[in-house]
Amino acid sequence: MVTIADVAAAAGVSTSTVSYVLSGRRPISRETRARVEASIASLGYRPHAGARALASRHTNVLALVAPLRTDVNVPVIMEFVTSVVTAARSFDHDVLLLTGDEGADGLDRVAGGAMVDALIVMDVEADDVRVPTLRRLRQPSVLIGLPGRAAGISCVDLDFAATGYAAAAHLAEHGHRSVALIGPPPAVYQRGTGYATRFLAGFDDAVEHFGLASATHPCEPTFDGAAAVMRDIDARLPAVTGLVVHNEAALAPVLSILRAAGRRVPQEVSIVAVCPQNVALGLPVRVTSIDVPAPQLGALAVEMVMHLLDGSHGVQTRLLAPVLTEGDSCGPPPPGTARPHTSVH
Amino acid sequence: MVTIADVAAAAGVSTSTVSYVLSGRRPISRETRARVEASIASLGYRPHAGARALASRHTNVLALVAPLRTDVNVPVIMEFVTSVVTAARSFDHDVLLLTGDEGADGLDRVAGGAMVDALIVMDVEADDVRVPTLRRLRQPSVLIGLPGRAAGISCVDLDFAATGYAAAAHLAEHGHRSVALIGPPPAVYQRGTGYATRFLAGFDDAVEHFGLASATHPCEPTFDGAAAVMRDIDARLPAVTGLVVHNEAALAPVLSILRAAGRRVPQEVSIVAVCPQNVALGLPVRVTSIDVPAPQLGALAVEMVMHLLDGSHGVQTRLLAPVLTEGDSCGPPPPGTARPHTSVH
DNA sequence: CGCGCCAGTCGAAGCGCTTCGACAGTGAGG
DNA sequence: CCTCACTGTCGAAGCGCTTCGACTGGCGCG
Repeated sequence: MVTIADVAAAAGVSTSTVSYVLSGRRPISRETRARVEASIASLGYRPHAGARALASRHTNVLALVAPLRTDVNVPVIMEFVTSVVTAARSFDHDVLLLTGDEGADGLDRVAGGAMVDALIVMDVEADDVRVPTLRRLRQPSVLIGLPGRAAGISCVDLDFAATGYAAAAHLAEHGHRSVALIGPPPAVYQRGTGYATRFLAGFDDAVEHFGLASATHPCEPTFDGAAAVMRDIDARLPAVTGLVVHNEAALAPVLSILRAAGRRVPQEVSIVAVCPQNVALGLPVRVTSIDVPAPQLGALAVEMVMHLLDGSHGVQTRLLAPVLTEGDSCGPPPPGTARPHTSVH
Repeated sequence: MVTIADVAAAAGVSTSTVSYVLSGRRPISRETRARVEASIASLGYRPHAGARALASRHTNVLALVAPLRTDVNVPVIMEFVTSVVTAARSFDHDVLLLTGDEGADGLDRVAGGAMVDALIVMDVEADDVRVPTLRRLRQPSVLIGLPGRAAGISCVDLDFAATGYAAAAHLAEHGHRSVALIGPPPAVYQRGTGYATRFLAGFDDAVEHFGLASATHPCEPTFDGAAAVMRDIDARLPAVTGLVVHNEAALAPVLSILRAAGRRVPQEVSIVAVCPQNVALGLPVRVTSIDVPAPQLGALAVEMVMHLLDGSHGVQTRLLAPVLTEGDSCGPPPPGTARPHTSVH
């Protein structure tokens, strides 16, 4: 292995000089720098990460805890992971990937062992057991998601309450009076995953504000699950003309079920989806959707963690405002079902 | 930070004794071991990973290079990643995640810097530029996939040639005489990704062996792409009664296109898919499919890399035999189109 | 002319761990 | 009884790097 001593010898300087060339922490003359850099290149020198971590007390590695369950939407997770890794690299950091089911012990392990400088944790539950652990670690962390008690930890997420509100409001503004929410799988609610309940709360706010009739249905991420939910909705809210789909996996099945039943979108049923843009684009209908900006969120999490590391910012929570992209899946309700909502209240 | 010296002092032994308790590399008496373990627990000691890596010359970290393009099927990748991380943990290793677009430099960086003990590389192309780099690294590596020149590097993959053969053969054995292959996106072929061409070769072998008429169509992973391919197939091979779908993203669209056209599965069209079981289960039809056993492949890659590390095995290539699971999407072709294949040749 | 400063470099002291060689004590084998 | 092997422990030498303090010249300034 080529060490810093080899480089120093080849360049005719001391090891500390090589180190300062590398880190830029002290002035080095033009010629010396050039000679050192030439030796580095010709020897193919790479600093030993462990030695560096030992001496400098930081690793340039971030831990990313990603959920690996199947009831969360896998492509969305992958987008988060990708954006975090990419953003981390742009800050000269690498990413150590942990699965969610390592739990709090996993965090203790990698943080306690000084394997990482900071942590980013996805799929945070309302009362997440990992939060107290994170709070006690020497390393800073950023959550993607919003736990119940977030005090002392930075968080970043889409503003799901505003998103739920916006989705229902969009239908209301088109004149719909009966709307249904097709939500994430029951397990997501049971786990107390914050985004689902926050979305629901926002949705309910809008329903109340606009005086709508509504129904709410968790939905398994399978074709059969979507079919069952559609039957439920028709049973409980037969007059439904607007659907809010907050479940990526259910979106395609819902569309094909509607088509199979001869219910045209948007003439008979309008749809607002909450999903990443690329999911919306993969569908047979250009769906009006509110983006889940996974890439931005991932990059933002990394930025925040970097600021925490360099001390330029303290702990903060950032919720991104929803952005609705109009497609072809929303229109006025069919005649006879709609009353202009200005006539209500 | 609690160091090994603190533990040693608390237990009244030397640091080397603590180290030997931890590593088990030398016999330690029952009582000493107990005292040391008690000190470790009460102080909450965690060995410093960097220091350990420096002294022991290994990190207990694996690099995993995953593709982050969108033309490969994202859920499948996620399955690989998950299984690799889980398997690595079962061997007391962590996983450093790199994106495919770090290229050969990324490998050099993490390996040269001694951040990892070994590498697992996914999404290998036929003439992958990273292979020469991997060959020259100090650390062993395992490829998931099969490059053109694999000599000197371990590989693990599904036997895609046998898979292509089996898919076409299954249709032939049901009496189909005209079959079409709906393959991965054109970009996958252009990139020279081995699995696509190996699958195709196996498919063609079966076509020839059974004397079938066939058509082959790369397919974009979108609804529109699938629709275009279906039109193409009907134009070029109007008598088609059997479809082999080697493209997870196209599967659902193909099914709904057939349904929309009133072509029943399997009465008028039979389908054999190549996809992970969980994708097959998410569809409205129980599709006859050949599993892409991502979890097994990932775990196997980790096992192989561990054997490479402990020297118990050398370089080897392992191709998993395809396993076909019967569903409800294959039957005999409609009367009039089929002739018993024994009458041919 | 003498002082202080700054740019530029070096030497050495760790960072926390593993591992080698040494050594004391014990029991078995000749 | 002496040797030998083995068990159990210790001390010290690194592993490769960063960083602190110190040193050397040269320069500007009073």
